[in-house]
Amino acid sequence: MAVLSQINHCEDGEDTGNCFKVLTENEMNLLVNNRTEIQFNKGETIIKQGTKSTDILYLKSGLVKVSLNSGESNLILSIKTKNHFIGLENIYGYDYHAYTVVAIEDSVICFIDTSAVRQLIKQNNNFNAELYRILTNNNLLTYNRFFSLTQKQLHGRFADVLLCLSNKIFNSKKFDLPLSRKDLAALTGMAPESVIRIIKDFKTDKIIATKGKNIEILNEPLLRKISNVG
Amino acid sequence: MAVLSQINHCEDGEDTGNCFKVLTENEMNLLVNNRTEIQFNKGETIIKQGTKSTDILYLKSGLVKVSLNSGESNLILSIKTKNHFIGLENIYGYDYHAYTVVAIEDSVICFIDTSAVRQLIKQNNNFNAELYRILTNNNLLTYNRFFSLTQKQLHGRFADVLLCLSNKIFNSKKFDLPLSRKDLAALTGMAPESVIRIIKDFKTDKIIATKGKNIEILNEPLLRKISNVG
DNA sequence: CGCGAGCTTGACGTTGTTCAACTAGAGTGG
DNA sequence: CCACTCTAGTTGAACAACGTCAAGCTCGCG
Repeated sequence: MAVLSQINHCEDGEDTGNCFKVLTENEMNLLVNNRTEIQFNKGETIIKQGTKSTDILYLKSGLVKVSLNSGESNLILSIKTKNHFIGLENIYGYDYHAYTVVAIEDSVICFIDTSAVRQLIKQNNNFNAELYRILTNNNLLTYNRFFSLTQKQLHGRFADVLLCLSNKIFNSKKFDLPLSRKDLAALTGMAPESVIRIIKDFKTDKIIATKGKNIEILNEPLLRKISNVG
Repeated sequence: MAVLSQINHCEDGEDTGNCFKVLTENEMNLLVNNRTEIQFNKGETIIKQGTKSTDILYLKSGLVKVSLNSGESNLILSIKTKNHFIGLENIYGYDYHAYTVVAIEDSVICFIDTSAVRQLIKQNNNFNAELYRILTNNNLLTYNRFFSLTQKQLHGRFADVLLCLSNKIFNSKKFDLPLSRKDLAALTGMAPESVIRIIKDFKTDKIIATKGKNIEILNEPLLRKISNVG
């Protein structure tokens, strides 16, 4: 699995930083004047799959999960941290929300009018380029997760998610997990009971330690190895 | 699984048509002068995962498979028909090929210089918008396949692929399959033996008929039902 | 103190993979 | 024109991985 690790499994924390830096003051105002800022509490649904879309979302603070739902099935496509866009798929073309977005921590979301974003794309090519960068980077991450969930066994998949949470979402070996076992299951494409068993395996092998909602990665090299062998 | 079927599992045959219509003659020439057209035979590798990228590819004719490889694992991300771009992820940002592309039929590929595409993005916003449309549509298709391969059982997955091949790639209920059992396995995330068994099941249930490389879909409604229940 | 949701555990069943043997067909050289 | 080989396809049996089910547990909260 070595080659794929060139691409990170998760997003970098601040990868939208540049896209606002390239805006002039006027352009920044255009954004600010065409956005609504809304506070969501943990557990609240921000976007419901299938609803009509007129806005691009920007996560100012907090943490959300992006998921596909159908019947009993539930797949978490990604976890988005602050300073990331959601719904970039709707800039041109498809104008329905393809996925559901739910806050997993208290979050502040900017709803930006799509036409304002289009205007900036039109008039500022650096901004445009940054959006491409974000969008295509997101593509590559999706491919990588796609590969993980379809080609690796449970332990490999769970190792991937742990590494992602540690290195990309929380930037620490020790963090409080805001996800339920069911969420972890939806994130790794397995049954919640399997999540529990794998956590137990990792604990008996001293790869991780847990205390309540807190998780600490003790043996990252081994975790990487498990990720690589699948 | 009903909601997801709003999005097609595969690409429409001609979804890049508009993006060239919006170009002026000068702009079209810019593309033409900055492209190299190369013929590939069936089985030849067009792009190797991990190599450096300086071009955007456009499939003028033929059929290719786009896949991720790592160790023994092999996942086909998509099948691309003529008039589709490949490697749009490389427009800005990441400049390595994230995936391998192999011709599954004799194909003609245009290698377009990335800087030429960037130039057109800069100067023609309609072209830019069309590229967004293609890129984000491709995203949604990937999500859909992601869901299929992670949430559905073998029969559901295979039904998805058959429907895609019939409705989007070949536009016919009857077509010659240019894919080996191994390819079909890589496309559906299962073992080649499982592919064989499912084809057999579908044949005994009169859902499909096969003769050599030829496949005919006899009972599409049932196939859709199998796709929906997973 | 008791209730309920989420978590945990073990036993069990199913799904899908692996392995090994076999077959069919396509290309090759005598 | 016929062995010969090589690869792709096929089959069945054994096995492993994973999900399902049911029961019990924990902990926060009213």
